[in-house]
Amino acid sequence: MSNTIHDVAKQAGVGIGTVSSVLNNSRPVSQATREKVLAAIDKLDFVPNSSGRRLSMGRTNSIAVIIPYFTSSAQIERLRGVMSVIVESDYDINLFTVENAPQRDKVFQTVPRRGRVDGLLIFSLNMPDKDLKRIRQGEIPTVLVESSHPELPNIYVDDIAATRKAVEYLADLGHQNIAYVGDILEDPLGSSFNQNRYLGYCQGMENKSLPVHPPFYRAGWHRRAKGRQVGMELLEQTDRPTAVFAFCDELALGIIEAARELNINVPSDLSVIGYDDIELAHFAQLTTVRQHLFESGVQGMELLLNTIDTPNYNAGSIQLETKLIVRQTTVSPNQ
Amino acid sequence: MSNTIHDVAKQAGVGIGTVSSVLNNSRPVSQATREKVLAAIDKLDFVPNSSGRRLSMGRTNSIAVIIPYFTSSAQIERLRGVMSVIVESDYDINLFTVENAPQRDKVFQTVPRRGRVDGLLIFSLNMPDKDLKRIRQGEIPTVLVESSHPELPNIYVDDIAATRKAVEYLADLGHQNIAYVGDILEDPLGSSFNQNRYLGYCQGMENKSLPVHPPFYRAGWHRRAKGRQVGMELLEQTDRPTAVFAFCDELALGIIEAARELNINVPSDLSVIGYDDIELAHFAQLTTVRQHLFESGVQGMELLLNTIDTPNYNAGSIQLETKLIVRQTTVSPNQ
DNA sequence: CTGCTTCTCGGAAGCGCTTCCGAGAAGTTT
DNA sequence: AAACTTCTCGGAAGCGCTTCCGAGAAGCAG
Repeated sequence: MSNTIHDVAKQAGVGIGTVSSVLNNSRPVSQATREKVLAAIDKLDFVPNSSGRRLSMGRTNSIAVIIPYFTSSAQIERLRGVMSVIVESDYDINLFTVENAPQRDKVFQTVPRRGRVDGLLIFSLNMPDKDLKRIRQGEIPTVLVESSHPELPNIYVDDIAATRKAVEYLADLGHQNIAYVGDILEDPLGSSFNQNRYLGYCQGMENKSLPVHPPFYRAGWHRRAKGRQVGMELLEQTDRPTAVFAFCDELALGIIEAARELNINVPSDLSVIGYDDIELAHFAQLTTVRQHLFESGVQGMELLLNTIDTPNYNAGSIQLETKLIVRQTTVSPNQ
Repeated sequence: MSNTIHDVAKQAGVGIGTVSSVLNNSRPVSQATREKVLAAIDKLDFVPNSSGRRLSMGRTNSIAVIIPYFTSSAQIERLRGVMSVIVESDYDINLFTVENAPQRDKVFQTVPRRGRVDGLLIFSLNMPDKDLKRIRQGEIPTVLVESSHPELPNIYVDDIAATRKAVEYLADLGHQNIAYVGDILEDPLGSSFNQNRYLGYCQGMENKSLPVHPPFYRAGWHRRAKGRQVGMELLEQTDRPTAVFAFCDELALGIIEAARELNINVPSDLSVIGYDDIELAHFAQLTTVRQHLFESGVQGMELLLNTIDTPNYNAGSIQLETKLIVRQTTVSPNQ
C-alpha cells in the first residue's frame, strides 16, 4: 500500500497539517521544518493520493473532452490542439468518445457533475436542453467546439459561408452539375455541421442559379473507404456530376479513389473539393476549405481554463477563419 | 451544490446505507424500499459523487493511457482501438501525451499511483527501472504496447524481422543503394522501435551483401512535412539512393513529395516503402509494412482490463503479425 | 407464547486529504 | 518583568461515499 500523509508526518516528526502546508504552500512553515518534511517526502517517495485530495478540495483537476466521430482526422487534429495546451497545465484529460445516441446520453447524464470533472469541452455535439440545464445548475464550466449555443461559450466556423464560397468557386469555373457528399441529414448525434455545409451548398447553387439535383446528394460518413463506395455510386450514374463538394477531406480522397478506379480523370473529368485541410490533403494536392483545426482545440481549451480559473470570466464566442485552398483537383470542366 | 447520498436518504425516508445498497446492489433490499429509493434518486437527479466513491472504495475506475509521438497517425489508430473497448467498460480514460523527457518523467513519477488510476497502458515507451520498481511495488497493473519488458505484459511486433524483409524485398528487386529514414538513434524518450527498424535494415542489407552507407541514414521524425525536408536533402545528393525505407508512412509520403518536387519519378526512379499502413497509405498506393495498429490498442486494453479484474491473470505477451503490402511505389530500378 | 433463525436496514467508522481553530513558543514593547 | 503581538504548528472536523456491526422486525418451530 502507498504511503499516506500520516506516514510522512510521522517520519518527519511533525503533524499532518504541517505536511499539507508544505505540499500546498498554504501557510508559512519555518525553513527547518520544511526541510524535514521535504526529506521525509523524498525518502518515502510520497505523492498525495488524488482521491483524497479531490474529495477534500471539492475539485478534481480534470477536464472531460467529449468527442464524436473519433475516426475523423479533423477531430484528432482538434484533440492535438487540446493536448498541447493541457500538458502545460495541472489538469488531466478524461477522454470520452461518443459513437451513438445512447452513448452520448449516458455521457451527458453522468459526466457533467460536480466531483466528476471541473470542466467540459464538447466537440461537434449540440446540447439537448435537458442536459444543458444540469450544466447550468451545477455550474460546471463548459465550452463547445464546432457547435454553438446562445448560452455557452464556443469556438466555431462559418460553415455555411465557407461551403457557399467553395461551391461558387466551382460554379465560377464553369461547373453546372455539382454534387454534395456529406452525412445523412438528420444526424442521430445532433451535430449540425453537415446541415450547415449542405445549406451553404444550396445557397451557393441558388446564387449561381444552378439546380440542386437530389441524386447528387450522398451520405458517406467520415472515412475514405466509405467515400470510395459512395463515390462509385455517384460516378456510375449515367448523368454524373462534373464536380463534387465533399464535407470532409477523407471523403474527398475516397471519391478521388473511386474516380481513379472508374478511369475518370481528376481534375480534367471531375473536380473535387474537400473540407478541413487535413495533413494529407497537401500530399494529395486536394483543393479544400481550410479550417484551423489544431487552433480550435487550443482556443477551446484556453477558453475553458480561463472560465474555470477566473470566476466571472466573460467567455464569449470565437469565430475562426476559413480559407479556400486551391490545389490541383479543381479545374474548369471539359467542353 | 449537487445532491448527496444524505439528501437521497432523507427524501426516501431511509438510511444512507440503504441508498448505497441499492446503488451498488451490495446487499438485499426489500422491493418496497428499493422503489422508494429509486424514486428519490430519480427525483433529485442524483449521481454518486465520484470523488467520494473513489476514496472509500480505494479504486478510481480510470485508466491512464500514456502516449508519446501523439502527432503520429499510428498512435492515433492505436488509441482508436483503445477507445473502442473502453466504451463498453465502466472505466474512464485519462489521456497523457508525452513529448519530451521531462514530461515523461513527470508522468511516470506521478501517475502510476494508487488512488490515481487503476491501470496503465503505455505506448511505445520503455520503462526506466526506477519507475518500473514503483509500478511493481504499488502493484498497479500495467501493459505495454509497442514496447517490451521481461516483467510486464505487452503487445509487440517483430520490427526487426519486418524491416529486414522489407529491405530484402527491395534488394531482390535489384536495388543496391537503399536509404533508411527514421528518427535519431538515441531517442530521448527511450523508444526502441527506431533502433529495431534500423537494426532490421542493417540485417537486411547485410544478408544481401549490400553496404550500409552512412549518408543514407536520415532522421526525420513522424510527420510528412519533415519527411519532405529530409527527402530533399537525401535526394539532392549527387550519389542518391534508388530506394528508400521510411520507418513510418507519413515520412514515406513526405519523401514522395520531395521526389515529386525534384522531378524524380516514383517508382521508376525511386522506390519507397513505408511502415504502418495507415489509412492514407492505400490512397497513396504506398508499398508498406502493415501492422495491426487498431488491433494493438484493442488487445492492449483487453489485456489490461483482464489483469485488473482477475487478480492472478497470467498476462503474457502477445505478438502481432506484420505483412508487407506491395502497392505501386516499388519497382525494379532503371538499368 | 417462547426462543430461535432470517430479513431488513440505520448509521458510525474510515478512506486520505485540506482547512481552520487554537495553543504554545518566540519576539517585542513598555 | 509583564503584557502584548507574531510565528509556528498540531490535530479535529469534514468532504461523500462504502462497509459493516448490530438492532429491530418478521417468520418459524416447538
